[in-house]
Amino acid sequence: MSDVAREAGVALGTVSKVINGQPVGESYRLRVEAAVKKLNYRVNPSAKALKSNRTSTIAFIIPNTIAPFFALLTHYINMALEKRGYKMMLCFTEYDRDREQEYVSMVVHNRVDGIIALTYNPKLEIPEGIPFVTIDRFFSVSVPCIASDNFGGGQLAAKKLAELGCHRVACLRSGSSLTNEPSKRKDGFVSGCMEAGLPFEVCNLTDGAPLSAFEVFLRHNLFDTDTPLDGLFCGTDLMAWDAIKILRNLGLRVPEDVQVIGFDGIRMFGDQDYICSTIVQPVPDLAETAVNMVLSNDFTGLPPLICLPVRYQAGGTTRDSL
Amino acid sequence: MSDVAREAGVALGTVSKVINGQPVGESYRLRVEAAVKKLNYRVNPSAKALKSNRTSTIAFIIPNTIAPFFALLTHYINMALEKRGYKMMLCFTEYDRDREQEYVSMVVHNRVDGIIALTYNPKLEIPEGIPFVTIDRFFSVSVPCIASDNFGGGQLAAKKLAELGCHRVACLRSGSSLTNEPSKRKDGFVSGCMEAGLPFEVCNLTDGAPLSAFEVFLRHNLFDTDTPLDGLFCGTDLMAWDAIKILRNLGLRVPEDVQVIGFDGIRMFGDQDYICSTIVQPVPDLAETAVNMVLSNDFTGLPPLICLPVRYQAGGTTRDSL
DNA sequence: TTGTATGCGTTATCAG
DNA sequence: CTGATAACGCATACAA
Repeated sequence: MSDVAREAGVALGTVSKVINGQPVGESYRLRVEAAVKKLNYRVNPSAKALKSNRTSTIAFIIPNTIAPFFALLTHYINMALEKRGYKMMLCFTEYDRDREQEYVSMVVHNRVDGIIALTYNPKLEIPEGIPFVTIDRFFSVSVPCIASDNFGGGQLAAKKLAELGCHRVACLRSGSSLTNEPSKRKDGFVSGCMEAGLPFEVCNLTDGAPLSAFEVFLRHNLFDTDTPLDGLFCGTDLMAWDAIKILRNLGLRVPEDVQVIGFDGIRMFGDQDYICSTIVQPVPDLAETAVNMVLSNDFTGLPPLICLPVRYQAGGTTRDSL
Repeated sequence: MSDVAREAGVALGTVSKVINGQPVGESYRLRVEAAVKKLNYRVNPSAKALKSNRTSTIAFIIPNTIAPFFALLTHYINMALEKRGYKMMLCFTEYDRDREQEYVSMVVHNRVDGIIALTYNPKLEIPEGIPFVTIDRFFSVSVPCIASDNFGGGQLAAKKLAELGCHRVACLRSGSSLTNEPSKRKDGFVSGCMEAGLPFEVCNLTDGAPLSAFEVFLRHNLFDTDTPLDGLFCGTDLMAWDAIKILRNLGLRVPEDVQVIGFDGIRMFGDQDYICSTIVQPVPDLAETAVNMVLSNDFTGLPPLICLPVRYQAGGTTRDSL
């Protein structure tokens, strides 16, 4: 930096001001900019961070990057951060509640400028004094949460199944032990069914329950009843995938006998065919919003919960129409 | 840090030594460690980086994290780095050659301690004086490349198809314009077919060619010939997926009429069923090896190319046996 | 072996 | 609006 100052024939402080966009005499600015270019000078991020106490880094805490939804989210969050001149510090928790907590205090010590987290520990201690936004988990009004419109998505799924001619449907979900935002998918579905006058069942699996419990439920509601199920709404695309496998094993055709709608909007190879008919989460918007919020100048003025609109996407596991 | 020194009743330098594991009087060490714990002290990474000129950060340059293979790689590289106390700086190129080049110089200016890159620009300028390892792309003997045993994988696929009773097979691939490591998959396949005495065809698509070119090739070799193809080896699982769709559209059954083997080892939802029978890349090993190499103390002593063993995985698009 | 003093590259303060 | 200077937290050469 002093080289630049010497080259430009100005003082060190002037160079600093030019670099940080502070007002400075036009002629000085031009000379400094020329010198910067000539010497190919770049600020040293470590020195800047040391002095300013801002690292231009946001921590992103997430179980992994293997699950397609997480992979998508990671991608768009990194893009959104990069666009704004920020770096991302990736923290994989592997769904381990202790690791989630450790990472939170670790990144605080690492002086990150903010934290975006998608976690599973309901008792997570949220640090004060650092922008912290969550995805899909509501902690308190002082911790902004950004999520898809899970309730609306559930409603939409019910409405679609009704439109597509279903007479009796069911909602399959798991992870009921945690009351997080995605739990609302079921609530929305129930609401939607009632609105549409569509008879429905709900099958709730607690965490870690075997898949075979689904099969028992399905078998019962498909064969031991007068009005067998002809529509299924699953809490995630993964669950829909499992359900479809079970249905086919039971000799039923999808979507001819039973129509299935999932949730998330996962695609083959990340960007090819949708895996099933589904409610698509607006991942790019989710990411953009989370980044905007964590970088907000007025962090305390932020709304506690933001829900982003979802959309229905046909994916071969529902009929084309009627 | 000076607080710690005061608390422990030692000098600043002593604290620094304890923290960095340098030899120090036992009693001093204990007192410092106690003080560190008591005050919950952590070193300031920026200050350390500024002074030592090492950021404990490795740049990982990759097109995106949406494609499952990249998502896996990102996951395991981050895990391997974290295990060693390093952070990862994620750089998404979106397959853009200019962005690849920009990122390289950007991260150099950012003082990262090393670079791991999976790129598509054959003329990429590799900076000197910073550990740089590539994945799947060989540039020169001074730039270590780590890859799967692509040739061996191709051979293995040929051998499997022969074992499984195929009489005439084909290799489908694209991206022939770039001679990178994955190109060897075809070479290995050809070699394997010759070894096994298995008649074969090769269908090479240049970048950006439409999928319909595959269909033309398949149609010709399935219907306009006395000995129709009954086995396919595709350069990637994605291509295998496309080929399978084409085959089914043509009224053929997989694997009864035509058996298909892909390459990569992609699974549904990242960790569920394999999408097709495939040659699985050892992604965790790839990541571990790349990290070991980029962090190697003796970077110049490294081998120019390391190939890691692959394995065959049945995935429903080949027969069970015979 | 331990303690002290200096400087890493920036930013910010304050007097010109 | 400019330019000199101190301080950020740490590592290290050097003196004790």
